[in-house]
Amino acid sequence: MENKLTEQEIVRREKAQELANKGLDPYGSRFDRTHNTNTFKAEYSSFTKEELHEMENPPVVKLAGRIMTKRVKGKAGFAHIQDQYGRIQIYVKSDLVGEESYELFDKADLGDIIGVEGHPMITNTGELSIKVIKYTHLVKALHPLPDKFHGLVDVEERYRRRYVDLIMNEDSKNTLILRSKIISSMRRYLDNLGYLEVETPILHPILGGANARPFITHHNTLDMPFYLRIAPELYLKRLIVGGLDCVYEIGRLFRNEGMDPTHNPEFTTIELYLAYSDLEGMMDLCEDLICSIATENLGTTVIPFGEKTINLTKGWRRAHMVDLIKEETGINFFEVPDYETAKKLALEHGIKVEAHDYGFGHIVNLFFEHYCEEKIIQPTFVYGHPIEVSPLTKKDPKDPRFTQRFELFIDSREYANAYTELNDPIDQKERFENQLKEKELGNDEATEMDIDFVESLEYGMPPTGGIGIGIDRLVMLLTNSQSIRDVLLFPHMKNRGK
RNA sequence: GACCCGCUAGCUCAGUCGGUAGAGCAUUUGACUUUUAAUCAAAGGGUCAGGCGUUCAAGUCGCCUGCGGGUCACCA
Repeated sequence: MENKLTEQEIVRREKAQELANKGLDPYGSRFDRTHNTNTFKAEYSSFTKEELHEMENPPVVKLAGRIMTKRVKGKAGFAHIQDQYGRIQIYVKSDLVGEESYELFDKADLGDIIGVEGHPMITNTGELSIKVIKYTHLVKALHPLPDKFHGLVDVEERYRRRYVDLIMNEDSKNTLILRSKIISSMRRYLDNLGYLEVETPILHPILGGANARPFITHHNTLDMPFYLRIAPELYLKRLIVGGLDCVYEIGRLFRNEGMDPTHNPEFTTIELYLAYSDLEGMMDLCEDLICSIATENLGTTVIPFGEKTINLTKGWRRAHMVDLIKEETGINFFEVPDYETAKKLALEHGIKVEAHDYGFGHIVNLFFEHYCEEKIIQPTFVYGHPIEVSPLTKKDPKDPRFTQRFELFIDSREYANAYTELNDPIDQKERFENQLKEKELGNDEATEMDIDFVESLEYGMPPTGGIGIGIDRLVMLLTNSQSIRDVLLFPHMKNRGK
């Protein structure tokens, strides 16, 4: 399998062997650090060169990291070592570490991992550094690092070898660290409000909670097929029936569909349910949650995104889908009387109507997608989705053709989807039946009947608001990333041919 | 799935009209005890993604395949 080794790789293997011959483990052992680059800089950056130089008992620090640059000048040299937090320069002098250790430093390659013990110092050029008194070679890197100046640029390699990307590209590292911090902020926000984080099954016997093509797998002992979940919704609502009044789940969903800069086959969402709330409650929560996360992690709610500036400051527009269509086309669907009239309008506007688009609401939805989505840049809650495309949502009591649902759009993309939850078991059963009808008409993403879920509603589910937020897209927005792959540690790639 | 673009040394990139493959970093050897893209001198390193074709001659032109990126379609 392994290709022929390059000259550099052979040399490094020989160097590893030389270390072993000296009794040094080329893949060394525990090294107790007193500082990392961050705590070291925090502790010593306020000192002057003279203060550090003239200390009678200079402090002794121990740090470890990967050699990223190296400048040897005869019997002394400099290097930068890098840990999770950044880089620090080390100054290694033969007089101080001894000739044997100095030779180890001299032979060390970029990419090797070392530990140093020494004193804080400031160089003639003013850089806070470590004057090494004890040098420990920890790990030999057999493979050379990319160009120290240009880093790893090739997109394919950055995704396939994310570890190299993390070593070489600070932007990638910062983005992926920020992802963790954003999710952590989200948990903290909800935990402070008393929400309970729960875990529901990922293997689902019945497809439900969203419209999407699933991954299908098989359990041997039960000898039955399972779907990887496309949404956790129906399980979380069972918990609301069960009396857990405010729950959320952060986790992976799986949809067997196309991949592009905003879609990955597995992606992360948060779904959240709050008993005795409703759609407006979810709008308020969503706005406050995202603003809090932005403020906590970026210090602002006005953020750059590609060529645009997105203003997340609270007070987002709330608009009915029908009103937005009217703004763009002049058509007022509140006054369109029936399906036939709506369909005629669609055909006049060159909108393709499929066999399973059999209802008035399907047409309304097609108009929205065709004319409105791309126009929405700043955060907008679009509410009032048609009943046909919202099988789990409570009807609008004033106009039962529409539901109490919203989607949050920013820069033409959907970020969140929320409902006043449908808690009428008889209505819910009919909605499922309509989904089955769509399936027969060729909508292979229609949901399946979940009779156990209907029965749970028969026990009584409190009036409830629920919301799902796409975390990958939110992280993209807050890190100004243009591809979902930039916010995934290990994006999926096709196997390389031989 | 369709179309467009890309693939040259470990990495980043040049490569003109089709005429024996280039640089910087990295590597090796030598010099250098405060450098920082260290510097100076010398050297080694290539299945030009893979294949087929056109041609006296292909990194370069054509076709096929692979992988990647983008756009569209799909994904409410």
